[in-house]
Amino acid sequence: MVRTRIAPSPTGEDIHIGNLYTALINWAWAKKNKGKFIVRIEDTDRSRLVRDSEQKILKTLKAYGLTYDEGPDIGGPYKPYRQSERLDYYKKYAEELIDKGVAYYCTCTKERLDELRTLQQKQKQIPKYDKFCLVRQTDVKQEIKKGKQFVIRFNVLSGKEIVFRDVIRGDIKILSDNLDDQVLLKSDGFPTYHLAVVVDDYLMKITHVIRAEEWLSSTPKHILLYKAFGWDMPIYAHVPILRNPDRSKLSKRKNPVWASWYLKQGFLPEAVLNYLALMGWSHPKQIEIFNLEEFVKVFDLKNIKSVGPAFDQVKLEWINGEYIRKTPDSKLKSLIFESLEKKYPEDLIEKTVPLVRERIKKLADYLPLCEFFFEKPKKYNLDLSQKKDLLKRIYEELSKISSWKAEVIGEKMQNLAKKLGVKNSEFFMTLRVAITGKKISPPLNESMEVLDKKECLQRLDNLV
RNA sequence: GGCGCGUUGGUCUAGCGGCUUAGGACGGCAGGUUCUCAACCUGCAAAUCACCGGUUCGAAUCCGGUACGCGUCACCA
Repeated sequence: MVRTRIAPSPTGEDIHIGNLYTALINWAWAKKNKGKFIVRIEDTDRSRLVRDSEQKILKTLKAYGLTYDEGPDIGGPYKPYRQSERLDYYKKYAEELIDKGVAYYCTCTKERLDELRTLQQKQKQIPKYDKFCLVRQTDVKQEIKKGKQFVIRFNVLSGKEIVFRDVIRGDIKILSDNLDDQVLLKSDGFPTYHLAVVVDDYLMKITHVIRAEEWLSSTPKHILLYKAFGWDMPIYAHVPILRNPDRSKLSKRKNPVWASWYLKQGFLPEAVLNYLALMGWSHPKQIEIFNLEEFVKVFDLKNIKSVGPAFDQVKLEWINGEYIRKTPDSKLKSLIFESLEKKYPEDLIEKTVPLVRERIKKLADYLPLCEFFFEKPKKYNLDLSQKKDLLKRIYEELSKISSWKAEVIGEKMQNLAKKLGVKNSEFFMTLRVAITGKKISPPLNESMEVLDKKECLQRLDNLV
């Protein structure tokens, strides 16, 4: 039974788009293998905790359709799924390591650690804990008894070669000399990430640890922990980190990073996921647009490339446009209605949908294009003061129309333009601006039909 | 700086030693269609496959080195 998991930290306003990417891969892999996808909240850093963050992360995940089988809000066989509620486990396992002699207590102060680090850096050495407390454990225990703050550290033996296999990157080797005596249990009784992931992944029977590349360098620490406990290791897969256009790690400064931002902009969940799936992976048939079901069918973890791809919003928009064009009218109408917070009449929106579906790439593009349907233009992007005669003739011609249909309007207008000897482009541009206020709009005749005769005549009348 | 990972057009990628004068997609440019903008159609430009050496009859593809990029070196995850 394949069991995958994502382990977000509730330290931001929402789930990061990079984490959504990791979530998608985990979700897809679980689905493909008819396994389980789990969400575990890693809230062990009390100082960086952000209120409501967990709730938003879960909500956004669901909004994207990445539903999970076990999680903090729905429970599951290995609950609780919030690390802050699993403190007893970490304490127990940390002590087990002490008993086994592979971990030790440490009472060094932050000040001493800082001093040590600056000194080492000055001497161009690798900043590492100097095992000061390791050799004086009896004293340390005394200090602790007297109430001194302490942490539990992992005793990393030097000179050992650690090898592990990553599904995406192959075999990776590293010398234990490069590893620090990692703190496992902090002085506030909370575990560090390194202890908590290993313990929880083991306890929750996670089979595949699929996470971002930034964790690759600390994987050897985890391997050492698995060995110390005598546990079987999970299969590792480190997916690439999404990049900014300048190739740095995707960041707030250079890109919108919160997954819900894309939803607010009117990117459709499936479109975003489709785009994300294309990061570091491609469909065997080179198809670019495919749904989740298709993705799960043909996806394979080992086909993910290890290069960090740049997140390209332009291509995302193209994919989104493709999805919008495929969305049925009534559905698209509802989406627009919702995205506008129901402030505009639904029936009017419905009539405009066929006119705009090929002109918007995301729902947020709708209003700038269509506002004129709901209210009269406040300004005109073209000087119409010299066009009053023309507008007057148009007004007269339009008022004669009894069957207010785009086709009829179009025919009458064409004829009028011809009769007056005005070039089509000029004629329609004048009329367009008069009606919509803008030089860019949905097809004019159809728009006028939607607007209805009375409204159109009124708008013209105001200008002459 | 140490360690780790990576490097095919601007971007996402195909490629698994001969099928490749390196293919597709986004974007760009030009044209067509047209009442504007899109959509759609046609065409074009754009990669000496980071560089240098090696293996081989033959390398984008295998090996080594260099450069560059990214990640990581916390009582953060």
